[in-house]
This record gives sequence, C-alpha cells and structure tokens, in this order.
Amino acid sequence: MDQLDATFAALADPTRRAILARLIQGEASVMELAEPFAMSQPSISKHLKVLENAGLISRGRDAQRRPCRLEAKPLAEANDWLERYRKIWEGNFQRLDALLGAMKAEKAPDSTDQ
Amino acid sequence: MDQLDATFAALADPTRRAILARLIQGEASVMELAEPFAMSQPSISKHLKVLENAGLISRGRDAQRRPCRLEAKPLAEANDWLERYRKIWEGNFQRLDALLGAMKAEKAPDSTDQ
DNA sequence: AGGGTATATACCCGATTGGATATATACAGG
DNA sequence: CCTGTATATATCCAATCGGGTATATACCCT
Repeated sequence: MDQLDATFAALADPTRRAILARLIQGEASVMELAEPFAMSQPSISKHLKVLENAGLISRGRDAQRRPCRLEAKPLAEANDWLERYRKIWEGNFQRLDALLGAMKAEKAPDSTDQ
Repeated sequence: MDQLDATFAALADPTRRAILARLIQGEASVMELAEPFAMSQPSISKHLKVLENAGLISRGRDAQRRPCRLEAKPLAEANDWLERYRKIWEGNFQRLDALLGAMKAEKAPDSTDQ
C-alpha cells in the first residue's frame, strides 16, 4: 500500500483520530490510550498497529509499557497533498507559498488565478 | 459515518485521488475520468459515488453525461484537521532545532501519485 | 520461580470494500 | 420508434476491516 493510502486510511477512523489527538499532549501507553473508549484492549492495540504501519506513531519501551508518540512525516505528506487542493479550490496562495517555502526554501511564482 | 471519516476514507484510494487530481483541470464526464484506468466503467461509477457521498464532488447533467466537478468544503475540513497537527509538529521541530542546533536530514520528494 | 501487569497475537465473525459482469435506465438523433 | 451512447444498478466474489474473546509474551517485583 502506498504511503498516502495508508495515511488516509488510518485517518479515516474516529478512534484512531482520537488517539492521535490524545498523543498531541505527549507520549501515552496503550492502557492510557484505551481508557476513554468502550473498547477492548486488543482492539486498541490493533488500531495502534494500523497507525504504526502507516508511520503515524512510533513506539518505545518502558518496562512492560510500549509508549506511543506522534510521528509527523506521514501527516506532513497528507497535509501537502491537501494543501495542493486547498490552493486550487480556495485560491489561497499564502499557504501554498508557506508550504513551498518550507519544502524547497524557494518561492513558486504563479500569476494564473483560478 | 462522520464527515471526516467519509472524507479520509474517500482519499485513501489512489484511483479516487487520481480522479480528484484530474478534476483540478475542470469538469469531466465518467468516460473521460475512466479513460486512464484499466478498470471497468461501473467500478469508476462506484468510486464516483464514494466521492459524491463524501461531498468531494458534485454532478451536473449534460444530455447523457453526468459531469463531475470538485467540491471544496469537505477537503477544507480535512485540511483544518491536519493543520492542527502541522502546527504541533512545527512547534516540535522548532524546539528540536533549538536543542540540537543544526539537524537537517529532511528530504522533500514531490511524490504526487495519480 | 511465581504472580501481577502491560501488551501482543491468534482466531472468529459480520459488515464493508473494490473489483468484475450483466442488465437497466436516460437521453439524442434519425 | 429504434439505435447508439453515457451512466447507473444489481449481483457476485474474494479480501479487508473492526470488533470480540482467549491466550501468549514480556517485563517487574518479591
């Protein structure tokens, strides 16, 4: 599966998005991540595996715990993909310039609007 | 299904992303959209239905044709969701830069699949 | 070694997905 | 009305998904 496929597929589930949202606050164990959900621990582990396979999280080792943390890169790729469309659909060139600037440290002149 | 669920799920398929990419150039009929793919017409119609149900495209009527065009709103929502994370990771990178001074191993591949 | 805790793996199951083919519908033009 | 064209719908099928329970593994502590 393509990276973008895996990223968007992982983001298509509300449980997984909630897990990512929780991880904004910092690392968390599986138990901690499972707590808000009416769902079994293995199901959460499965969601975490999907996120990990998509590269959206990575995991450490702390005794029996396998703390999860956010990984930015696949999110950045998904964001880049969406930014392209946002630029076209909304005519928002500021964001595109910011994106191109971040990616290539170079401005992308484009005078053709709409 | 939640709007974000539907949007991300629709974007998780490379055929559907390619269809959206094609629609950047303007409206297109089902036949025109199907042409680049080694796939039956009904399969393309099914993909279009997924995109339409997610609100990512809308359809008109031109004789027998049902031209498709891009719709911005759901994309904007998905983009907003990702933007939140972009801000976080940019913040993290700033902190990281502050700590490590110079750490540059970023590649910037422009790998838009279509 | 044995017990407790945290997490992963192995199946099971029903629903959904993404493809196919065959058929139905909608419309244009002679 | 009939034909051709564009598109949608109806099944079918294998694969994947998202949940469950039961069990295994990994690690800490006494």
